[in-house]
Amino acid sequence: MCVIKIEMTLSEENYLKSIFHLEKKYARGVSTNALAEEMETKASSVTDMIKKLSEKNLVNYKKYQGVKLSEKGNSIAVQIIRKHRLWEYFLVEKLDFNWDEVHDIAEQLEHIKSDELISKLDKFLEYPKRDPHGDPIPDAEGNFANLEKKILAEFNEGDQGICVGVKDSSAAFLQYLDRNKIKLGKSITILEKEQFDGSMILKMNNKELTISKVAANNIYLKPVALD
Amino acid sequence: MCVIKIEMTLSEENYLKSIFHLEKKYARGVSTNALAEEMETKASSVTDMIKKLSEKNLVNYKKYQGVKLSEKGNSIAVQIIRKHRLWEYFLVEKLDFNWDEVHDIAEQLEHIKSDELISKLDKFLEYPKRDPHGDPIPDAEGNFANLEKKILAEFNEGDQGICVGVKDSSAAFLQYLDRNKIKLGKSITILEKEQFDGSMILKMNNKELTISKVAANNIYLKPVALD
DNA sequence: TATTATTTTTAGACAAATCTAAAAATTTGT
DNA sequence: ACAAATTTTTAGATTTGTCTAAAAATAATA
Repeated sequence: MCVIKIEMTLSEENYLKSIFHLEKKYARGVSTNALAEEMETKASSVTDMIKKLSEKNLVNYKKYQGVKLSEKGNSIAVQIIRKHRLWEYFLVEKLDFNWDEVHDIAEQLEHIKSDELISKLDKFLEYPKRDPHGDPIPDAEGNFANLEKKILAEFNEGDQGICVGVKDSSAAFLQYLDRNKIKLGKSITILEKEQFDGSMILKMNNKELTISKVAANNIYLKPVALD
Repeated sequence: MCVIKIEMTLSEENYLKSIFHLEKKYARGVSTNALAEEMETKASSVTDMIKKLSEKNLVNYKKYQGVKLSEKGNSIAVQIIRKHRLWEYFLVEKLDFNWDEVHDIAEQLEHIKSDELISKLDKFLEYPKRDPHGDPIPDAEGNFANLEKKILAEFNEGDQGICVGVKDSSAAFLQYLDRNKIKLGKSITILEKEQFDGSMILKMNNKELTISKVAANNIYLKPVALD
């Protein structure tokens, strides 16, 4: 059980979080440029910060080879993500924010330093398993409960599923979903899939709805077995 | 209606808040040294920051003359105090923290930037009027509802009052109050007042309790008219 | 493979907030 | 009122995180 508390600056925390997210896409190491783009900064700044994180053994780094999180770095990143998602849940469920409004505020709240706070917030919220966008909230030990989910665009005609998450959490996309009454938990059946452009005709709320391939690529469904 | 948003750093906000609190004590201007002590920093650092705040017209400053908040500076300070106290209320009432544990966390939360967040938090908490230590929470316009209150040490034998606040909010004092079952809202009658050392014998919860002058100087009561 | 293009790192500079040490202004005490 | 003590300010340095511009390493291409 590692109880060593490491002093982290806001900037360091944000770097770790970005590396964590980019590792999903670049499993063999996150490049300086990719990180610079994600952090909206310059490559030279990234190199500087990576050196610092490497000094602290939070990332594994060899010049020109990209970075990966160390075990310690990973667990810090996961705790930041836990905080972010718990706060998002709080903002939507308790303070009545819409799901497209919470990201920037949670981005600030995730850096508040207090383990007790997060543990009490978690309890107050009754240990939610996923945030308002369907992303899993890791528990205090850093374990993600991973729900079975597939991208809507990969479903076929006749398939059915429950909307469980979104890939794109931008306000624009979330507002598009709101306008079309697509919410987490909704049951969706694929009526038709257009080969030409990948658009889909869905049945939801007993109504038909056509969505583009772009949209379908950003919605996660949990498949429902039809027997 | 002033809707100009001023970019404030964490440090600037903390200085404004400290100046606000010290103005209560030093009405004719807060000295560099007093501010340095409050901020736990050096006088030279204070001078630098005061210049910066003065540039931004948040304080009125003439060399060697101490500082006062400008109207703008005052209203920013009040909003920070509003945030601090609302978060303290949240931590105690919703997350079940004890009143001696919330200060440091609220100190961080008070710097989260989002008017919408505070307005929704206020609503969620049902517009509380005072924080867990009895200090008034200013409303969105910055108005403090000021409750009638007097220091317990100034009461005389036979007087009665309701505990409405504490002057010293240190964990040590709050824990002392907890141990002696002194809470906000409790009715207290002064049975005896020792001239020699200013200690008092009180009746509370139908029991007798002796407290020192030091303690009595840090408890606020709202006087109850006895007829 | 040699050359070009791209990526990454280094070197040097800057702004914010702090510090120490010394100078300047103000206040105090006799 | 004048010297001593105190307070406040200035000057110059440091740290953190960033930047630009140039050099170095790697990757792509003819």
